[in-house]
Amino acid sequence: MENEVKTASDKVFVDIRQAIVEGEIAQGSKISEPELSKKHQVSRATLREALNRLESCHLIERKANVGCRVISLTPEKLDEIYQVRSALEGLACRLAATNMTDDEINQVKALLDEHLSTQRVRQGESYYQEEGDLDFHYRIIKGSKNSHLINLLCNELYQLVRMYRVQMGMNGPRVSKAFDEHLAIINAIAARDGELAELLMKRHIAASGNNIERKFQ
Amino acid sequence: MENEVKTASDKVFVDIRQAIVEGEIAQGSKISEPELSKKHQVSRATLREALNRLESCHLIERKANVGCRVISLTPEKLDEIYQVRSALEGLACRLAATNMTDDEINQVKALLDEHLSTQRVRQGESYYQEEGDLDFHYRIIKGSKNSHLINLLCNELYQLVRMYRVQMGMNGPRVSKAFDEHLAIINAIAARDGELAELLMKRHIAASGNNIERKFQ
DNA sequence: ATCACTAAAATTGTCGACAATCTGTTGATC
DNA sequence: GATCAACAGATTGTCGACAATTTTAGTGAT
Repeated sequence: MENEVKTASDKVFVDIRQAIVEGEIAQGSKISEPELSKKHQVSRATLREALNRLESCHLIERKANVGCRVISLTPEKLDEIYQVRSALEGLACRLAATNMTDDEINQVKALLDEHLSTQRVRQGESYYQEEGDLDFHYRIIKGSKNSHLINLLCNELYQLVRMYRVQMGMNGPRVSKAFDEHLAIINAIAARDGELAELLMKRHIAASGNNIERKFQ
Repeated sequence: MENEVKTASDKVFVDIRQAIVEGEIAQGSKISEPELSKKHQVSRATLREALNRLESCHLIERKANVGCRVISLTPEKLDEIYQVRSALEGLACRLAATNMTDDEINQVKALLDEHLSTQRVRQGESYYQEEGDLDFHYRIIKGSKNSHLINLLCNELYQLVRMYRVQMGMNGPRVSKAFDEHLAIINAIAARDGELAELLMKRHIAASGNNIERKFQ
């Protein structure tokens, strides 16, 4: 349990990040430094430190002498992000097929087994699937053993992807389908077939992206 | 000519970034906030603003309550970065084959013609090749029309790649070979063959990475 | 000589205030 | 009535000082 929240700006960063991802702070809305610093009981300097990190996560945009805005969710941006995510997680998957230990692979398989039983109980519960899905992707990404890639995906892109999934509302019949895709991916990795694993992951992410895009009508 | 240096921290950011990339501030060295803020004639708050952006570029690393260090250049990290770069620029290249206009493609061709004539004059001059190479890659990346990808490559990864190239010393016989590879890539794009363009770009970047890796002995 | 503990120095994190810039409104001119 | 200029208000950028933490130096005991 690595709780990396050591400083005050860390806590504010995590809090605001969640507020943005969950939609508590509306997409596209302006961010007032005086207001937020008062709300979170910190000085503007501390708040600005947190805002800088939010910008690194691509959750807010900044203009000099003007201020910050929460990003707006659009189908076009979703497409752009998922193109990038597909390329990067595809790479991660291919690397994982080489670099994951047998132990790590078995742990992911066990994780999927657990998801299967949990899923049966909570069929429509999208939150569990959300967490489970992310846990799966996390492990594959970590399995690539490429720390630069891990940082890029887990720290800089992850929350942005999550924002689309949360605010566009992930649920419905894709849950069980996604599970099967996860299974196929970890099997390819277990077979040390990096090329196939990469292909399956790219397809899996493309399907997920299309699923979200449909929510825009 | 978009000079995005509007604020004081912008200028400090650009200055320090160059100092790090060029090796004026040694890799792995500790960064003293009081020292640097005095050197650049700004307050620590302004300096810290710049340091935050340097961290976003992956040029420095930060530990809470300890401070910043310039990153260290290692063969392992080089490998990691080039794996990521290959995937992303490969994607950019594939997208460019679809999204670049005929005009833009012709401009890149003209750029390569210009490089050819300049290169004949200054055969061993690595700096020109350096700039020319980057200009080429820039244009392909922009040609992808994927703003998220563009930002990732041009703003967050670019200076880090440059740091390796500059400090490990790029030169030698790869210059003319790289030119031929550029030509093949733009031709594939002109033929609207995204698949081939992606393959060629990935191969081109892998070759470039191996070339740098050789410098580590 | 080595280690543990303490104290002091230095560095980072945080704060409140001031300066520079932008935004929106009012009013004058055409 | 429209355009533009000046003004007022608010917001962001920057500064110097204080608080919290880490690092270093020093002291003493084993």
